[in-house]
Amino acid sequence: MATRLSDVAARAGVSVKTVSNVINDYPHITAQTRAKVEAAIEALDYTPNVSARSLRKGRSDFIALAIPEMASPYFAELGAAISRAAKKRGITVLIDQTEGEPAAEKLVLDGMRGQLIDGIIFSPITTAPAKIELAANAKPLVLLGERHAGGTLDHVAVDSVQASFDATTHLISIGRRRIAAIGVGGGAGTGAVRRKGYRKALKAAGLPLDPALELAGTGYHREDGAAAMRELLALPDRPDAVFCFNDSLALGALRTLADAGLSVPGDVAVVGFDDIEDGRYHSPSLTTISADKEWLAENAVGLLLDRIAGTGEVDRRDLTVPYTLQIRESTAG
Amino acid sequence: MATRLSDVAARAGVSVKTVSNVINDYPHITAQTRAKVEAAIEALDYTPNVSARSLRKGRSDFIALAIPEMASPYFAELGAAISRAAKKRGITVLIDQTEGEPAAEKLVLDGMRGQLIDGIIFSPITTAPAKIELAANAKPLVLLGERHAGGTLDHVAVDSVQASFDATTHLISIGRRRIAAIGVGGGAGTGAVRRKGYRKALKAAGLPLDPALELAGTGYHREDGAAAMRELLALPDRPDAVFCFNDSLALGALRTLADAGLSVPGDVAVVGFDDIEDGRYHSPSLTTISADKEWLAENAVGLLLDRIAGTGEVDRRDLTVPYTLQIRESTAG
DNA sequence: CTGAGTTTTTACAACGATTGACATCCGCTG
DNA sequence: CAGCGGATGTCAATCGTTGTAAAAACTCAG
Repeated sequence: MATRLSDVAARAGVSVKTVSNVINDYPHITAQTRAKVEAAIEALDYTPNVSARSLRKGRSDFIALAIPEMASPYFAELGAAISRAAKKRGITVLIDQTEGEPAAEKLVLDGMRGQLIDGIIFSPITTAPAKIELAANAKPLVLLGERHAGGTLDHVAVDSVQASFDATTHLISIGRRRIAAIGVGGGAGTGAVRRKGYRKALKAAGLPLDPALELAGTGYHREDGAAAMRELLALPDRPDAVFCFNDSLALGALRTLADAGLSVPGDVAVVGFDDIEDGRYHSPSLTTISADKEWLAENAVGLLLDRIAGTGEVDRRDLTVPYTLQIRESTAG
Repeated sequence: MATRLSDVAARAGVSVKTVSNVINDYPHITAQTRAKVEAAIEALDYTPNVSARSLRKGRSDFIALAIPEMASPYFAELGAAISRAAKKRGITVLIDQTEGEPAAEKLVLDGMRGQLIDGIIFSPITTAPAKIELAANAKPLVLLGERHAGGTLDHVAVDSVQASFDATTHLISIGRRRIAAIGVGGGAGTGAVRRKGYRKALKAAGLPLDPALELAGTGYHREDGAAAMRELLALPDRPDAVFCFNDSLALGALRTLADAGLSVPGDVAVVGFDDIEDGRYHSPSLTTISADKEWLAENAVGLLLDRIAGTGEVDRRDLTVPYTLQIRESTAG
């Protein structure tokens, strides 16, 4: 059933070694031999046995992408982009849903998948930076998402502070004064970094910081955004704008606003972060920070492959994804 | 760097094979030996090498899920569900984006991934049923999506005809008379099957079938739905309801309706198909056919694993996913 | 204390591809 | 014609794990 290298060799009338040479682009091969071999490969529909090759070579051309959940739009789009970027280079991506569980993240980091994986692109939620550093000794690893101070790992991310600053400043520039933030979090994660940019923008504009306007929430889903928005509407003095730390939150918030019969951006302007497809087609369409996902994917994969191929001498690299503020209906009526 | 079976054996003071036996739950092992070995495994942090195991056993505990694109919400949710279902059984899912390209689909079907994969769950777009049948000789394969007449493969799908009938009938029951359909297609795919249910419902209600109300469109994305809706609105006699063959189309249509200043469901009622998350949080929320994705995932994985484990004697099975019609704001103002 | 019967453990050979050291065989050049 | 470089072939070893079959260790009856 499975065709082996030796089958190909037999059909082409050459030795196994020669076939292997052809496949691995060994330099000294006549065009004629190569043609014969390739014809045989074609005819027999031969595919090298990945297990055997990987066992022998110590490389599988598989990489893992560890994300919290693939059903959430941002990660789905990211996963798709990374898959594509990898496929272009002959690499297969294995997607791992950690669901934000520490156990799952740990599993990914430890010898994960029994040495099958050549490297990992990791978008962590729970795992502490220190732990990640540790695990990275085993496999090449590229980190996505917020920058971890003092890290030694390759890293690709948007400048979230600056982007959040821009988003908030945009709201200020259209005349808003009571600007809320949804998705605020502690530690060094997304929620903290984006808050930093948000606060900076308020300060720069001389606006007061009202703690009641900084909403945490349990997650980054629509329902969390919807719930947070309800809280905001219940305030005695409700905000005239909201900066949501991702688009899903923003879409949830928009839903609550619609239910409340408030107009967007008339009564409340809304800005998101990520530029997921849903936001573009939503009514009103969502103003958001749009990072170049293709760029991100290309570079994350590139970085990882360099690291896999490399001798380990290369310095740590830290790439910043270009972004733009997409102004749409939710702030520009 | 990589700890091997032999390292564990050395540390535990037993033979390599004994360690292997412990790992594979071979029956005859003293509790004492087992404990020793397990301690060593623990101490050395050993993980079996997947490649070697797969090479030897001919099984990898990897399966592939081939879908058109993982960034589209339905498939993202499906992928997540299947991943989860597989993980529960100790299986890893490799997701393959075919992007609807025949070449990619073919690649998936042929010896794909060099024998690494134990089986495939396939949600085809372009590949003709006959071709799939052919390829299935190589690897166990479970088909998702519309039923292919006379197939011999295991198959899991919603009864699309019945579901479409229900969706359309619902629109009729709320008093609509000019009901359009978006996403109509030829052949035996989704677009054709759902149209069948749609037409059946019209006929059952004694409503005329107006070809101008059956819109094809290039794809199943929001933009396609939006474009189709624009066409419908340009008609001299516009419809008072639309049945979209998936939720993305429906969300696109809703966008167009909002832009046109029409009320939903007041002027036009809208029904979708798939029950993706976006639809639930959209404003108005989307009435849709909700198939049980967890059920689908569990059963697709179960079927495939049976087939992989089995002797091949089992009869072909054809499962129908339970669904409900979720009535929401887009039809019930 | 022996031999049969049973349990527990081990030695060895695969699985398929790759690689390295060498041995050939070819046509050419000097 | 010696000698050289290019192109293939031979052979064996290796990657880490597991199936087969047989050896070793134990149990118990007699």
